Amino acid sequence: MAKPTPLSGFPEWLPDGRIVEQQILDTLRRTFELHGFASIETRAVEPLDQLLRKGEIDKEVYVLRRLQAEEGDSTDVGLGLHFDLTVPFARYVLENSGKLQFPFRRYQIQKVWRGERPQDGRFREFTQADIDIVGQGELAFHHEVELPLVMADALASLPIPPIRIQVNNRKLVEGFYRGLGIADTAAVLRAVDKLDKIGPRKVHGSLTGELGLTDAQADACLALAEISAEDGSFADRVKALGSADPLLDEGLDELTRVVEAAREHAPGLLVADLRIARGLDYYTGTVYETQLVGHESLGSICSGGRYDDLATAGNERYPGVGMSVGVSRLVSRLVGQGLLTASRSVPTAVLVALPDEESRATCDRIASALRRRGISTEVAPAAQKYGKQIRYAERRGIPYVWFPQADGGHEVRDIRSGEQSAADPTAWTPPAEDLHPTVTGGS
RNA sequence: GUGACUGUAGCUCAGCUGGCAGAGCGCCUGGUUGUGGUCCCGGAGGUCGCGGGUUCGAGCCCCGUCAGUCACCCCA
Repeated sequence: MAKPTPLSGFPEWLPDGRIVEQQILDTLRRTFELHGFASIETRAVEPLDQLLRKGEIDKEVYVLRRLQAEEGDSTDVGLGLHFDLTVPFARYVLENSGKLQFPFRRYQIQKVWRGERPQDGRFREFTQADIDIVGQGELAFHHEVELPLVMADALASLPIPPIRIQVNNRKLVEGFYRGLGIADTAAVLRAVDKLDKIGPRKVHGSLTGELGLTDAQADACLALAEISAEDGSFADRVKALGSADPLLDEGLDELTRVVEAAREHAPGLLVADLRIARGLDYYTGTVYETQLVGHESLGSICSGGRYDDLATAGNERYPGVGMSVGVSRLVSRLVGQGLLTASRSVPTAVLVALPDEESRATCDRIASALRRRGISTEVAPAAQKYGKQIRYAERRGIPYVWFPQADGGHEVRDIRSGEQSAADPTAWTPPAEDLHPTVTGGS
């Protein structure tokens, strides 16, 4: 077989990168569980009509089809790989509503697929870590405050740069636009969302151009987008812009409550930013985006929001709020820039050196004795010169090499310091920090 | 899906007006009878992304194609 070429957008880490990723996943999982979220996993595919409920993503959904599917074969038509974990979760809730207890708190860590053109931090296959809370009929507002705080807790447990969560509210923005007499609020939202990229002049141009707003309307939209605050002070500034609508008042009230409550729990973490939009159109209230401080160009690493109508069947409504961490995006940046490194590329803590092939059984017994006490151990693959065997360990970052002695004794060497001393395989234990690979930040 | 740029050794790259395919790092051997990292000697490794064309001759020029990177779109 010819040498395969890498497929961009389908990231595969080397073992040390995977150690970093797994440690991140472990930490997220631990924190989510600490907050009482239960784990679920959903199938990789959903019916297309389910997947396409979130709007302009039809071009990005991968469809499932048998290679030799015959015409008229309906067994696998209409299935697509899931695009995120929120839509499958909504379907899961409806399907199992009789067996779940509400409000239902779940976390879900899985791969998702999007037919995008890959770029730095943007993939066609990537891992998301979601938390969501759904209620039956109603979902108390305080969960919209709780959720970003859980996420902040989870992300703060990782050895990564600080984060900043930006919050906005769909009701606020839509109410504001409506109060101005703007009909196509979604399109205006998308245009305003480009503010950071193309600047106010061009946004103003596209608002008054394609979207047909008046100068005054466009000015008001831009003025709204410029507003950001770490406390409730934004409300007066919004009101000063002159728009009025009941939905606007509702949104202002909600956003104020989120920001003020978060400020109390974690000052400086959360900021009201009235320009963030969120493309997914199922959000109906609070929306979140998260920046890694110093890596703003990476885009949001954790987003979500409130959705009232996603899981709805007949009279049954299950409003929810959720956030999703882009684990692959995070890992690719932090590993790629050397900001997170694993202390070694294998779990092995001890390599048992092999004096000669005849001693393999003896060495296996030594390894077993160490493993029985939870010490990850491997025996050298070949009875090479000890220099080679030490190098085998060194290349992999294995900190200790164990030397069986001819007289039946044992010595263990810390190959980082070169210190070597007598040891008993049934009693010797490495320092706790050497027991497993560690992930450290900074470089 | 649109556009720009880039494909030479495992990695980072050099390769002049078209004339024998190179360096550094990494990897392997050895430096006397098994304890690494430094140093020294030696060595392996390339259908120059792929296909076609022009030419006496193509890594270099032309066309196509595939892949990658970036931007747009959208988004974790």
